[in-house]
Formats: sequence, structure tokens, C-alpha cells
Amino acid sequence: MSHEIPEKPALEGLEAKWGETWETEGTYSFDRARAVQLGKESVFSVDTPPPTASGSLHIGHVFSYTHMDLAARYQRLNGKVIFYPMGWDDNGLPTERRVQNYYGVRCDPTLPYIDGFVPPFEGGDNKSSKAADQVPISRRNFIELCEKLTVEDEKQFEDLWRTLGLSVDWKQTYRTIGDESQRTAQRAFLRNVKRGEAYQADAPTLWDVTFRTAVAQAELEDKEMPGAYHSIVFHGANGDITIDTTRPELLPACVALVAHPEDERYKPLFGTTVRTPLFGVEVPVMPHHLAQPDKGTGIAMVCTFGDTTDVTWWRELQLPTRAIMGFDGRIVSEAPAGIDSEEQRAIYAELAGKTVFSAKARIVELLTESGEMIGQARPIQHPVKFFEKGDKPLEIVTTRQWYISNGAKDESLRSRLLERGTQVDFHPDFMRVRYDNWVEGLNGDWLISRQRFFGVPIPVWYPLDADGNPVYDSPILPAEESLPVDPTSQAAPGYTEDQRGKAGGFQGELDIMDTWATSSLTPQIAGRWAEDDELWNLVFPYSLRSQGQDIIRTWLFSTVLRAELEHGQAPWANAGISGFIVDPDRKKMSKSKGNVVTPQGMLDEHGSDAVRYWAASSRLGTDAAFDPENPKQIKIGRRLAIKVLNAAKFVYSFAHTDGAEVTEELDRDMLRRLAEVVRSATESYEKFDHARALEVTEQFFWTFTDDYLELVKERAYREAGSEGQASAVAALRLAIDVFLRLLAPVLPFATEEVWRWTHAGSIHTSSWPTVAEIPVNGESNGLLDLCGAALVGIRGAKTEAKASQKTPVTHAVIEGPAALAAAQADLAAVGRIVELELRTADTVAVVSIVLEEAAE
RNA sequence: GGGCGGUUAGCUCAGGGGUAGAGCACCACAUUCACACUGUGGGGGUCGCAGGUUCGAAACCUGCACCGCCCA
Repeated sequence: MSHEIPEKPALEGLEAKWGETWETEGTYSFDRARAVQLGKESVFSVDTPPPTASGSLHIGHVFSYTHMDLAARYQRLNGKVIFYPMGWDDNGLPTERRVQNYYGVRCDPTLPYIDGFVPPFEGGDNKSSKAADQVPISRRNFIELCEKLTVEDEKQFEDLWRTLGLSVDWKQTYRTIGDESQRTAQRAFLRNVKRGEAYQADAPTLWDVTFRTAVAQAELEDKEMPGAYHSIVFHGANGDITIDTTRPELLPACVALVAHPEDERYKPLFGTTVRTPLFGVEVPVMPHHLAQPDKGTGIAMVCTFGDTTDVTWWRELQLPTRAIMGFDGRIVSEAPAGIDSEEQRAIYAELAGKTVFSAKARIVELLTESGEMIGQARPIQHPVKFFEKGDKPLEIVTTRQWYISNGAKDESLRSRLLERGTQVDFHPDFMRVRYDNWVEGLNGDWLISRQRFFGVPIPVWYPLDADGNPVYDSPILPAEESLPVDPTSQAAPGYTEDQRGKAGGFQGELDIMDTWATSSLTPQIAGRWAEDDELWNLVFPYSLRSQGQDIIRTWLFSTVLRAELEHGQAPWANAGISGFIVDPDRKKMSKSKGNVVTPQGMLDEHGSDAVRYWAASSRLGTDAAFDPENPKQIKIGRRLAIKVLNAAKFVYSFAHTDGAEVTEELDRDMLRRLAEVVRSATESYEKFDHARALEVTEQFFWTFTDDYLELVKERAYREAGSEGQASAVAALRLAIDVFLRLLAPVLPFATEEVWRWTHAGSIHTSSWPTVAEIPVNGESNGLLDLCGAALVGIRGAKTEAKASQKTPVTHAVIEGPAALAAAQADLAAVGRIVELELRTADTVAVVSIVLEEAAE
């Protein structure tokens, strides 16, 4: 049943109206039966980015998620069975931080659970508040709040995506903290362990002292920070040696001095030892190529650990460990090996318990008193490694952590990963280079354990020996059937809960997994890997991964890695990479600025089709400037959507003759042009070039309304079935039918509205237009363009005369190719020309035009 | 320091060896008969700079400058 054409069509309310209809009709549901029947080749599966359910969605999300939806909608119209799930990334640090601020609490795992706990407040301003003001609560209470808040966030996110018109199958949703995700993440991890791809190691680990957690390479960020060189004096057998350091507080952790092997100044010292100032610890002087002769005095002190170069020296020169940095970022109370005498211990005690900042100040005083520091500290700016979400510089501490091999130490794996990269079609292609660079630059395995609370538990236990010490080398693993498990609340297999923590018993792993360890498995989670083989085989490998360029090194890479380790193949055929949104002044849109205008506000104010048009007009991989004060592209999109409604309504107002043929030459030429647009738009969508498809469609649509529709409307107004009338109306209606489907991916609401005036079902489950369905196709004879040129001449003449376009013309002479004669009547009608004379010439020109005298 | 993109009209961008393009903005004109969230027309550019290839370069090559991003 078709709907009535409204008196005055409008965009307002279309989102709610059609969103509801699509939901009840199941327009975007994954049609599994059809997929099974037609086979995997018929399925177009999308690996969607689960947005972080911790803050708010911004305009950049709308941008890239629309790009993904355009591809899905095109493929759906093209007859594919679409598998288009949506997930929420709700585990991890961002959620913890948001919960802390929103409810004014913080997690203290040592506290007992409080039944019916009521947080001090709700709806904090989401700015970092002081830990001292937060109420400490148990891990279980904390996690309950995490779940409560993320469910609320996710509801809002879903509402926004529905308003935007994402053609997601809302029955296919998951949460990265949900049981299914935990089961998948733990299953994949267990298989990694069994194949030797996941392992534990005691290793220097980049450590964030604020969050008290280990940090992976992918989460690092360099920041330029002020620092200062301190010149301090070491004592050798043949005199003193001065070194420059920015970290004098690490002096007790000093294990060696290094200089470049070719550095003549220090060559004689290699192989000798020197004594550290204040502590008198004997350390070797050694050569290493990473020492920079031009930096400071050219000889550096190696501490365990000041920075990542120290780690390299420590490993390659096989130096001892004298760690002094605690997990809280304070100097540990016990002095390291080598500091043995009363006197030295007393000096060390002055530093113990101090923060890096205070320890530095005190040791400078001590060195100055002892005369072992030369001059004052000299301020410099230098890059310092930070956790990307952290506020304090990272420290390096030695801890036992879980790792997954990522090719950094395994050339065979690395080359396989590079190979997989070549098997994915990147859009645009140059984005592949970022993946390649990342893989080639990996220098450590993937650290996946995190000392946090809200995430997927690492599913292992450790047996305790007779002395009650954990035997890390023989972890106890759960059976896959028992997943998901939480080792902190469930007893290890073969043990009972009362053996927890007892000699001869077990202890559970406290750490959780890095959030990327879960989100790297989005294809497996959404496709129900190892749980629903039929579904899995239909959707994997996926057709498309869609994401932003900023997470190529994290999400894209880690997904390829997990797919390679688990399945030995690339996870997708295509990767569509969206650019990001920049301010009018070319800066990356910041939250503080971008949040002034919320996506929901944009959608409400301009309409979803208009916002989608804006996103669709940018190509993949291209950054888009966006000025919330003046959203030009959005307004243009809105105008297009309104034009679609009105043009269609106009066309449907003409008397229509069933089965009429398109006989008039002008009508036939318009259809030939339309066929060319269909061909071109199809080719563009096949290449994931939605912007090009939109451009060619839109351009011809305006030609269609401004020129063709004007040229034939007088003819179309005539009595039904009269000379040429039926031809015009048949051509108009066919063109609208085709245009609607060409524009449906970009303007799903306006096109659906119009489509239902004359069709029973949804436009979105109709079929993509083809050249074959247009009865006239082939090369255009140029008639429409000739008429367009003649129109410009006529209109120009009237504008020149400051006359209305409706002013009648008593006589006009138009030159042009002889073909123009085929449209003589239409030209005369649109120009209101009583007597139109055509003369043959190479180019179109209005030679003379005589306007009727004004009535008054 | 290495890599990747970019630099075309006031703005946002397309194009890509053969007469410089679109939309917006601007200016002028029109105005109730699909559309005022309107229609028509107009002005506006040494295509970042310097070399080279070519009959011909905005496009291809080389170098440089500047902007952005990624990695050291």
C-alpha cells in the first residue's frame, strides 16, 4: 500500500517515522536463511568499530560511521545480504575514569562489597576530580557502577545511530564487557597460550604511576617537557669523569656508564670501573653505539631504568638490575644491591619514599654539599614518554606481565603480517603504508596485561608451592567450555575455594586484559566464532572494516594479528579509512571545542539526511574541515533533500499513462544521460568512492530539475496521452525512480518518504538501478546539453532585460546544431516564445529575442 | 631524522598533458501557478615556488618552501 503524497512535503519528523517503520519491518535484519541459501559470496559483512562507551560521540564519529553505512546501503541495494552488527567498547580505562568522576568513587579492591551502595552523586562534570574527594569502594561495587553507566551511555549511542539512519541490524549487538565478548577474548587467549603465542615475562615495563598499570607500545605518546641537565662527577682510578643527566635521582640505580665505541675521549676507560658519587658503588664503563657523543659530555649513566634506551643497554650489555622505582612513582624504601655501608644507606634513606620530583631536589642538594655536582642545573626541553591517557611521565619498573607475540621478535610472523596487509584493499590505498610502517617498526611484543578492574580477566590461576609461593611457570588454565571465568572469584579447576592463597593451593591472576585484546577480536565476537560455525563461515573473512586513520596501529593492526594467529588469514577484504574532522583553522577538532555542537543537536537542527550528505561528500582518507558555526555542506545537503521531495511530488502530479513509451527525442536523451550516471555511480560505489558517486548523481539531478524538468513541464501538463505528454511523464517518473535509488544511501529518509508514495516496500530493500532497466541507453546525442545552452541564453537575455523569467517572448532566433530542432516545441514552451526561429550553426547562441511589452 | 598526504577562486573542494571547474559566499535581477530551506544571471584564479621534459604543463620529472598526520 502506498502512502498519500503530502500537501507540503518536509524533512521534519522523517527520522522518527521511518526509523520506527524500518524497525518493525526488519528492513536491516540479517537474512540468515537467504545467506545460507545463496552462500558466502552473497554476504557483505561489516566489521564495525565499537565506540568507546565512556564519553560522548562527536561529529567525527558521525562522519566515519556514515561512510561505513554508505557502503552497506549500496551493497544491500545491490542484492547482497548485509551483516552489519554494532558493538560498544565499554571495558577499560576510559570507563573507569568516567565512573570515578560521574559517581565520585574510586576502586579499592581490598574493601568488602556493600549491598545497595548509593554513590555520593550522579552526573559529575567528567573533569578529573581529585582522588581524595572520591569515596573508596569495593571492586564489585565499582564494576556494578561501570555496568550501570555504560548501559545508559550505550542507550544514548544507539538512539543517535538510529537517528542518523545507520542501517545496522540492532539484533546483532555486543558489548566488549559482555559475557560473549569475555568468552571469545578468553578463548582466543587460551589458544594463544597453548600455541606459545601468549607468554609471561619478568621485564622492564612502561608503567603509569597514576593509573598504576602497565602500558603498551601502542599507547605511548611523546610530549615535549621541560627538564634539566645536571653535571655530576664519577670517580675513576685515573681521575674524575663528568656525566650529564636529566635524572640525577636515579643515581642509586646506576649500573654502568656508556660511551660510543668510536669516542676517542672514553676509549681508554672501556673495561675499567668507576665509583658513583654519594654512594661509591662500583660500575663498569662500557662501549655502545647508541651513546651519542654530541649529547652532554658524550658519556651517559645507565640506570634501571630511566628510559627505554636504558632498557636496551641493560639487555644488550647484560647489566645487573638495581631498581628503585616503586609502582606508586616513589623511591622504594629498600636500598638496591651495592649500597651496603651504614653511611650510604643513610643517604639512600633520605630519598626513600619521595616522589621523583622531591627525590631529585634532595639529591641535587646532597651532590652539591659533597661537591660532586658541577654548577647549576641547565634547563632543556626534551621529549618524554607518556601514556596517552596519563598526566605524569611513564616510569619503567620490572614486573611479571603477559605478552602476545606480534612479530617484533619473530621475523616469520612479521613478514606474514606484512603479507596479510597486502591482501587487504585499503581505501585509500596509501593508508596501507601506515600499517606497513607500524609492523616494520615494532620493537617489542604486545603487552596485554593491565592492573585494572573493569575488563576481561586473564583466565589463569597459579599453583602455590609448599612455601605458598606461586609457580608462574605452570599456570592452570580453564577448559574452554567453562568460559568466561573470573580467577579472582572462581576456584582453579581441581581446587576448592578454601585452597585459595594457601600453600599447596592456588592463587588467581588479578590482572585483566588490555581493552585492545578484546576489541582486536570484533570479527570473532560479532561473528560468534567457535560458537556458531554456520554464521562464522558466512561472515568471515569480513567484506569491510571501517575505521578512522588514528587507530591503524592499534585496532587495525591488532585485528590482523589475531586473525593471523588464529585463522591464518586476513580478517577482511577491504579496509575503509576515514579522515578526521578539523577546525576551520586546520587543527584537529578538540573535545573542548567540538562538544559545543553535539551530533544530536546537528541532526535535530538540520536533519539526518543533511548531515549524512556532508559526510558523504568527503572521500575516504580525506580530512574534512568543519565549522559548527557555519555548516555549509550540511545546508547544501538539506537543500538537496528538500529538492528531492518537491521534484518528486511535482513529477507525480502529472497524469500518468500506464505502459507509455518514451518517444520524444529530448526525453530519450535525458534517459541516455541518466544511464551514464547510473554506470558511473555504480563504478564509484564499487571502489568505495561514495563522494564521486554522489557528485555525479547530484550534478545530473540538478540538471534534471533545472533544465529537463523545466523544458518538459508544459508538455507534461497537457491532456493525458496527448502528443508527447505520455512520453514526458514516463521519462520523468522513470528518472525519479532511478534518482531515488541512486541517492538512497546518502539520503535514506527523504528517498524512503518519496518511494513509499508509489511503492509498497522499502526503497532500501529494492534494487540498485541498472543501465539495463532504462529502456533508452547508449551514447547521448547531446540534445539535452544543447537545450541547456539555449536555456542559458534565453534566461540570460531576460535577466539582462531585468524581466521576469515568465515574461513572454514574441519572437526569438536561436542558432545551433540542426539536432536542436527536435526540441523546438519544448524550448519555445519553457521560454514562453510565441514565434521561435532556429538557424543552423556550430554552436548554440541566442541571436535575437524580443520581449513582450509589459502590461502596464 | 624517515615516511605519508596536502598546497587550484574569499571559503570548502573536484579535476588531471590540449581554452581553469563546482558548490558556498559576494553582486544584480526576478518573485505567490513543485520548491523562499526559491529561481535566474554575473564578477572573481599567473592552479605554493624554482628548474626540467614537451609543439603545449595546473597536471609528468627534480629540487625547495609551507601545512597536517604517522613513526623515530
